[in-house]
Amino acid sequence: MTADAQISRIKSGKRTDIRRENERVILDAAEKVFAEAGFGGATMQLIADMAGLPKANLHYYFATKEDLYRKVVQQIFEIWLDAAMLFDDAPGPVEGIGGYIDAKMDISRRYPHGSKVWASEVMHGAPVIQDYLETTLRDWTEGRINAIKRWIDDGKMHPVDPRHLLYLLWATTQHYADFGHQIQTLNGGRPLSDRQWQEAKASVKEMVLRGIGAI
Amino acid sequence: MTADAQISRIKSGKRTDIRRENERVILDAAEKVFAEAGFGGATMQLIADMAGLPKANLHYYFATKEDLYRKVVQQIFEIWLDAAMLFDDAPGPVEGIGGYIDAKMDISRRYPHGSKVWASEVMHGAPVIQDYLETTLRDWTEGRINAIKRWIDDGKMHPVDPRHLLYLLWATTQHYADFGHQIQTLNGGRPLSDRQWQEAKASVKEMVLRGIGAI
DNA sequence: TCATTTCCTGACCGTATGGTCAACGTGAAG
DNA sequence: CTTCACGTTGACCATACGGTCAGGAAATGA
Repeated sequence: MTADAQISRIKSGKRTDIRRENERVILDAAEKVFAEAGFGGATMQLIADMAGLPKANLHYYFATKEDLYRKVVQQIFEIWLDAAMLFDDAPGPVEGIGGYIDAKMDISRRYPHGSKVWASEVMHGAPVIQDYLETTLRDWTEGRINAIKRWIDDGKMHPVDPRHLLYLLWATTQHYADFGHQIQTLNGGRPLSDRQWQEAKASVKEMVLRGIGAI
Repeated sequence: MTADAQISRIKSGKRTDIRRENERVILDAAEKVFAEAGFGGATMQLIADMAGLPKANLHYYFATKEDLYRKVVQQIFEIWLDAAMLFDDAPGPVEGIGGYIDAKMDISRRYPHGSKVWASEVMHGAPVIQDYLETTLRDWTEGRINAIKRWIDDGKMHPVDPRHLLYLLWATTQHYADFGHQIQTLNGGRPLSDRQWQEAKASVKEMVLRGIGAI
């Protein structure tokens, strides 16, 4: 039974399970609050309430507000970088860039809070993840630029500036998360439906792939 | 002489001049601080220091922090909407959309703080400008959608979804302001030069206009 | 059962914040 | 000179915030 299984899991839960579970609950709550209020507007009390825990318990797992925030941003960055995989093994821009657009649009829909926290962090000058920008992101970007250059040399797309293509991809795909509220308002106040998300992905892919001469 | 003219202007300045000048200084400082720290992270003391005025003086001109913030957002929104003019009298997408891209990219470069405040406001659910989204922005959007539809009907561009085209335009052009720090980091830590801004505008215009079949 | 580690939390503290206010300065009009 | 509206500001206040801590509860191993 589910109930029995839950009770059993709770009763036999290892210490690490309690820790892991609480950290997860806190991180989820923090992601939402940081996204909705910004770092400065978020309060530990708000996060605690959303997590259903006393405020003091948050400080047991995360020393400071900054520490909690840093973990939230790191978590997002990893999800965000995973979409890079699709770029690497692709034979051409249609699969590589088309797949990347699909993946990033899916992430925007699935993790809108995370995307907003990331955007907010970068907009404020990346005070806590500057090192990530200068190392991981820079390396990732260089790799992708080389892939695009190869496609250009192979005649698989027009010779566009890879850097500005990447910016356009990042901007557009994340726009559906970061400016989701504006899109929703212009959509009659209702969130995009499954069908509308499919249309959005198709539209973006079509415009971009034609824009770089890949179709 | 300039000095004499200044002294004269100060000595003969009307009360309204003092008010206007101080409001301008405060609004400029507020725009910068709100952009860099977010609404929650910004403090009246910080804004006062940046404006070179005592904190109590700010409350003489702006009743509350929210009031000051609202004025900053309104100011940005008006600049932002002015770029719409270019859309209207254009004979086709090359002039209309191309000119719009140029204008929005210039705004991103000239008013990066304003763009960030706007982005932050929308990301947090537009708590103070929801009415603008539902009235002015919605009307503006409908008008532009009709213009694009006309161009499509006239065979001047491919039949793309006008809504997603607008989102792509907004996202990409504002990205150069909102994510300017990230772009700067990926540019070796230096801001884009005049030449690089020209290249950026050209790249974006080329990809978008080709993407919609206008060139 | 007992000892030990981990987990939990109400109460508390120093600080910083948004906002107020009374007193003062200033310059134009009568 | 006097008046008076406008502009200025140091000092102050109530609140809310991030963070601490002592002491207790609960889980684990011997």
